[in-house]
Amino acid sequence: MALESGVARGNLGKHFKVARKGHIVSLAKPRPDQVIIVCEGWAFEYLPLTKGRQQILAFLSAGDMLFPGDILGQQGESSARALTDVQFGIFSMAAIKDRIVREPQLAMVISELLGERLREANQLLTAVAQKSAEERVAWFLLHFTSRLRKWSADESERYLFPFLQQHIADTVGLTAVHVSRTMATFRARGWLRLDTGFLEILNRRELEQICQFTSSR
Amino acid sequence: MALESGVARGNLGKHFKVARKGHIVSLAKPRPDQVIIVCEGWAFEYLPLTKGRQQILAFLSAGDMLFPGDILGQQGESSARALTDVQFGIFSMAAIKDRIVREPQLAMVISELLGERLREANQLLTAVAQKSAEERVAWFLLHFTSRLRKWSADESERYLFPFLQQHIADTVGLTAVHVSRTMATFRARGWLRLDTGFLEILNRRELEQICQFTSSR
DNA sequence: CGCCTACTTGAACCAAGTCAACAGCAGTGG
DNA sequence: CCACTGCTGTTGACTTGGTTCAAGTAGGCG
Repeated sequence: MALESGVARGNLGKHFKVARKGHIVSLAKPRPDQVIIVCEGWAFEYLPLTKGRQQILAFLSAGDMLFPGDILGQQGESSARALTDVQFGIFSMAAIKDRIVREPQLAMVISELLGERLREANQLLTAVAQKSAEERVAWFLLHFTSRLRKWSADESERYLFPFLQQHIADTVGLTAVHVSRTMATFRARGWLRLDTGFLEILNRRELEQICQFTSSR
Repeated sequence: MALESGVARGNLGKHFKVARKGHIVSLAKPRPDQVIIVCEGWAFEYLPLTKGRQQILAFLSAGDMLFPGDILGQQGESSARALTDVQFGIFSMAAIKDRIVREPQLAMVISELLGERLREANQLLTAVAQKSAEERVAWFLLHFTSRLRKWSADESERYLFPFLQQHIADTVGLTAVHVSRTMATFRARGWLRLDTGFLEILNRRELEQICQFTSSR
């Protein structure tokens, strides 16, 4: 978003593309000299592992940049996939580098963005390394929904929920089976409801209580 | 290092300090408007948790910047502690921002540094979320030693080892007891030796085999 | 209708945690 | 010099949270 407004003024070789639900947005390698930004829909960035497994690193929605760690640096090992149908914009990395020289503010914006992602990665790491299954799943749900709340106008606790339980599992380091069990107990306690692609948080307080660490905003 | 040389030319309000082994280098908050770079010794960055627990996020040695995620952005929740006696340099953040405007290259250097850290955080996350205890401990040892190898001239497999098993545990999300057990089996298999602060890798091949994922460089 | 994929639930199993006792060692002070 | 203390690591016995395997249900879509 900040980046969007920061670069919209100049010609940065921008154009648009669409990725259908479930399809790959960008493979780890070879990766073209581009910067990709999600305009609409959900995608996720992941590290492919052996035997079809994957570690999900981040979920991206409108305004988020893919592979921020790779911009201006070495290329990583991560790929990205469309969670819903996704529209995204593509900028030329060379053009951005060019632009930075003339307009250093842009570089600072990018650095802030990277810092934000680093902090989020560390939060997730902490949850996975130190917390129980219930805490991790609760963390996932809260993290995801609080992100949406930042943008939405109303205070409703009903969210479009585009994730499979397998996605949650691949993010927080559990099996899909155990995620299912865990969410079942949350439902049984009356903390949330889940119907046809919508998640409703019925007791945010309790969920927050469960995963209280470092007063996470 | 890259940053070091990049900023050494101008006056960035630099001065030096020392932190004694085990002492805190910088608390999460309030954190002064500074950029800290390790010049000598080892420190680690961590997220303090409840009940005296902590998640270690990264180990820093000569040339590494503390809290890269916070520079030019929001302040995070992480603190830092000296693992050995540590000498570090302090720059004024305001001076660096100032400098960036005149010399955008500096911002790119910082972004690369941030990208590097983000990629490392993701590697650690993947290890913790997806790997067994043996794999995680092996990953830790290899990750740590390969870092040293990059800088040292000789090919020796003997390293000064400043970590407690508790540090390893706090990094990879295990208990110290289990780290002890795991390293005991590595020793029993003749893969490594450990005497008075020195670690010797006797069979790097086997250790690498154990934690082969994403061809991690 | 029938197939496929996502989710649910049960039972058995196992990797890692917990609790506890003990050894080795460094530092400290009498 | 030795006794005392505290910290780090080791090892054993037991417990447990989460995985694995497997069978069954429910929706979505050709």
